[in-house]
Amino acid sequence: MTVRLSYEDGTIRIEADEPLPPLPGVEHDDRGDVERAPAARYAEILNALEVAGLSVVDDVLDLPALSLSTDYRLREYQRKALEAWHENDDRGVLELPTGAGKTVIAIAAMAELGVATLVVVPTIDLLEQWVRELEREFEMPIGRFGGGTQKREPITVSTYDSAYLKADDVGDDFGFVVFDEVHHLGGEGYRDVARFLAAPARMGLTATFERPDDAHRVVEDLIGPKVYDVAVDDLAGEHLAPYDVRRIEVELTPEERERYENVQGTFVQYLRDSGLTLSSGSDYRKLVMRSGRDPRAREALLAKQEARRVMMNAENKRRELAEILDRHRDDRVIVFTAHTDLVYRLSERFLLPAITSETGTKERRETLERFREGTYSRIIAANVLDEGVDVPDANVAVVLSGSGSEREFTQRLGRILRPKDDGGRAVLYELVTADTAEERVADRRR
DNA sequence: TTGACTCAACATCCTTTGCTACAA
DNA sequence: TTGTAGGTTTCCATGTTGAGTCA
Repeated sequence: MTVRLSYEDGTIRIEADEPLPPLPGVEHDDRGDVERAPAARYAEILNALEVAGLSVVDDVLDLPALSLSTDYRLREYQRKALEAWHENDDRGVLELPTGAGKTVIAIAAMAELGVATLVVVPTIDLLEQWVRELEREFEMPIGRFGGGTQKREPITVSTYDSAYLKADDVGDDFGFVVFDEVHHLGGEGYRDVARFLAAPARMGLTATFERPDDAHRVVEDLIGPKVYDVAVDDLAGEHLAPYDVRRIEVELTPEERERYENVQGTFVQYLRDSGLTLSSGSDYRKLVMRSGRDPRAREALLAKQEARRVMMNAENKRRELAEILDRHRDDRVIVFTAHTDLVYRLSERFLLPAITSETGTKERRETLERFREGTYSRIIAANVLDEGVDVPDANVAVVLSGSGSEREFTQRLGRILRPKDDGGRAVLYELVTADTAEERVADRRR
């Protein structure tokens, strides 16, 4: 019996003149009266057919061979990461800290495989960085999907959004796909990108693979499991700057304390009265759903938000920030907050250049450029600089307020870990209001 | 080409007690 | 006895992004 495989709109179409053995992910499609599977299953199906000893006519991919070479010399951990990935049949996720050189590993893999490759990234900024890097390394035109351009080349870089729009169209054009910041692939829509691509070789890159919603399980299914990880502490001192994390507790002012206890009390009282227990994120979602119908639930939720605002924007944090800025007069400092309006208030008070999501592309670029060249020695930002932006290195970070997200914390820490010329230590200050829920939030992210 | 705008998608959003069923 | 996993499904608010549209 001969089995014929072809690619069709994000799926693998399987035709055979006799009944087939069970194949991974394959279902019968009544419309065309054929068997079909998501394109992501291509490599597994091929393998299963081979094991069954069936002859296969494979029309899924028609890829030109590429001759690629790279001058990069991989560091030992980078080489080990690449080996681990090869050992898992060229599939899997590599978890390395920001600044550890993930791009270099992917480029080495591309050179070794020599097939058409799609790189998927979350932001335009990262798209530009990858294109620059790949053009320099391989000296060939690099395609791009995103930022208003749709141009395909044997090596193409795409945003997740554009890849989502084009995946079923170009799913048979690439033999290798690299997902940068692969944790995004857990998002409901984005997972289809990996599903529609037939590329047998798959690499995911991230600094923080696990997701609080467990969606990394889906990523494991589509890309492969985590095959290698190295922690910040393993590289600090040699390949990354040594660092200290200093937690500073501040007290609420009497007025803030009164306000906090009042609104936090409203929230907790509602939980008691309604019999809701919060032991996980899903319980919280339950509360959110309830708030759509129940005015008291809504009131409780708004009270909780107000409590967060009070503790995160505490007056004494500003006083502490003034001291830190004074102490680090000669250092390069990035201040992180969770709220846009606080960014602008502090920007005015301490004359700090500010960046938020409201800052236009041009102004944002200029501010970062001035920070890079040293005209500015300190900047303040909301969540914008957490990920997907090329931020010049600093040696002091001040986390004025943040979420309980481990990812956010790791990314912010990563901003100060580029090795220093003088071998100096980096410092991350974490300002936390005492006797509030923020202590728990801060514990959670660590 | 740009800038301003809308839209959709994604991420975070979490108390401090102690229920119930089941496995070690 | 002790420890721990169990169960949930459409949206209160804020921050952020990319794509698309239009002038």
